[in-house]
Amino acid sequence: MNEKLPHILIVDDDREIRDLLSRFLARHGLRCSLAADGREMRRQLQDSRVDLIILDLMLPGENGLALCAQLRAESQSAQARIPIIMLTAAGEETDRIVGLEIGADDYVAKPFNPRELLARIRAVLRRAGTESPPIAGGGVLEFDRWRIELGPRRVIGPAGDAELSSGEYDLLVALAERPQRVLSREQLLDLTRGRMAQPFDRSIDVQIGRLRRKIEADPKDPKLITTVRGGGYLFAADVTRTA
Amino acid sequence: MNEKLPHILIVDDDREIRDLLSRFLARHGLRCSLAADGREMRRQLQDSRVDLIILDLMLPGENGLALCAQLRAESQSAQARIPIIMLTAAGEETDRIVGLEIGADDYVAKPFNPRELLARIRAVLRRAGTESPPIAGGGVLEFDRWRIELGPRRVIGPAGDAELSSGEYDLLVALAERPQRVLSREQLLDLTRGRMAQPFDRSIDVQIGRLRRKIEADPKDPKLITTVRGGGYLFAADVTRTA
DNA sequence: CTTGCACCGTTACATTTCGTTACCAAATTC
DNA sequence: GAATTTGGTAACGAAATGTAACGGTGCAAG
Repeated sequence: MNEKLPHILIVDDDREIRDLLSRFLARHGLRCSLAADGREMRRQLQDSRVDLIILDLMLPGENGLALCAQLRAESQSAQARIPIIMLTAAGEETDRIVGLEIGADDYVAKPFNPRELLARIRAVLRRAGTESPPIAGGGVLEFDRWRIELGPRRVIGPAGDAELSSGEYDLLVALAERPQRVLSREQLLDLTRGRMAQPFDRSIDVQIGRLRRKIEADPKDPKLITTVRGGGYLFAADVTRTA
Repeated sequence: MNEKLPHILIVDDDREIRDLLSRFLARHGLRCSLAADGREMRRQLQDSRVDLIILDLMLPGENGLALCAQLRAESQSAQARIPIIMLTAAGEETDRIVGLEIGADDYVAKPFNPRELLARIRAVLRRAGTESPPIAGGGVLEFDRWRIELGPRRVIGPAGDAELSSGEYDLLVALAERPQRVLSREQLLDLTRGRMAQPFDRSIDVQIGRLRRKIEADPKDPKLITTVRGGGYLFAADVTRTA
């Protein structure tokens, strides 16, 4: 019921490797998403919560190392620091070392033994779970006459502090970080609870209702969080982000 | 005074490897001690604080794997968990994996490239946070209109001295040293009591409640220590640290 | 040694939050 | 307009959190 599997994002341009690997990992209790290049990776990171990235060093377009460094640099952005395991072709000795120094959590040389990769994934996930993440994610989101302070998890509206519950806060942040975009119930469930939807899951609808009652001027005629019939929900306000 | 260099303990029965490695590491800003077997390793661990152990898989007498597992088992009760990097002869595929699963933080295959080993040592030390045991005496933490003097373990609030018990003080410091981050009950229990959580352990909840009554303006509506449902607790104020 | 006290973990119960279900209304399809 | 699908929401129960009360432990004074 509470499907809370770790979510792995595989970034590799070789379609065969992607598919083999994802099937293997899925068989061992991990949820996988796939991306062929940096652009797809970014989209996936926007759309769902990812627990670990497996990143190929050699990618068409952007280089894997560059992507890794970039991810580390923007660690204050949307999600907290996501662990990275680098995949390297054999013999790229120098690159391996640079990879570790740049901030990958581990690397595995191709051709790799799937069982070994799995063990490393588990090790990295275990560490990430125990270790306190370096930065939670400071910053401030502002829209309309509202202000979300991501550090203290505080929401301030026209009438002062909005008393949101934990779940309502998480939902609002998931929406406000992706304004003007339709987010499906599955995505919202994944982003806020790290959970998969059950057959007739209405929990997001209910939570949206509760949130609207607290932040919409007229909850019966919502202007901030609008419904997209058959699609999901959309955050309609302009959001500006400040450090 | 002197910047504390990370202290590496090399456990290997091959004298040449020990010496080469220690000279190389010393040249790169690490302090090394040497041990030829499990017995010597134990003695070194008794005599000095070690930040990381490099452990050969094949040792005369006790096996490296056994030593590693043993260290991991002890570390629960005794001192802080010391990171371990395993050295394996080439081709011991299975053992490597078992090593990772048993609790080694990384492994390097022999013959190894010293520069790679160094990179891995740095990575592991960085992850472990070499200066993690915050026994550091001095210092002052300030937030809102409060002031924690870490030396005399004194907490001064708007109404003068807050009379916190020792446990409440430890909990407050654990939180205030990691502001704006969600800390799980397990982490807090580990940080303040150094013990593991039991099945239905509510001691942190109770202690949080007691602390709130003493430092929150309105304990019913806590602003400093907020609850993150399903996650733990979060210290919401801005904390500045002074020497 | 006994007494008193402060502290802390445990337990039990109160309260809050959230997911589920059920039912109704609105939108869409036929 | 009727039937069907989709979303809104009240109400209920389960789970997480808040908290009062109790009792064990350790320590210091007597």
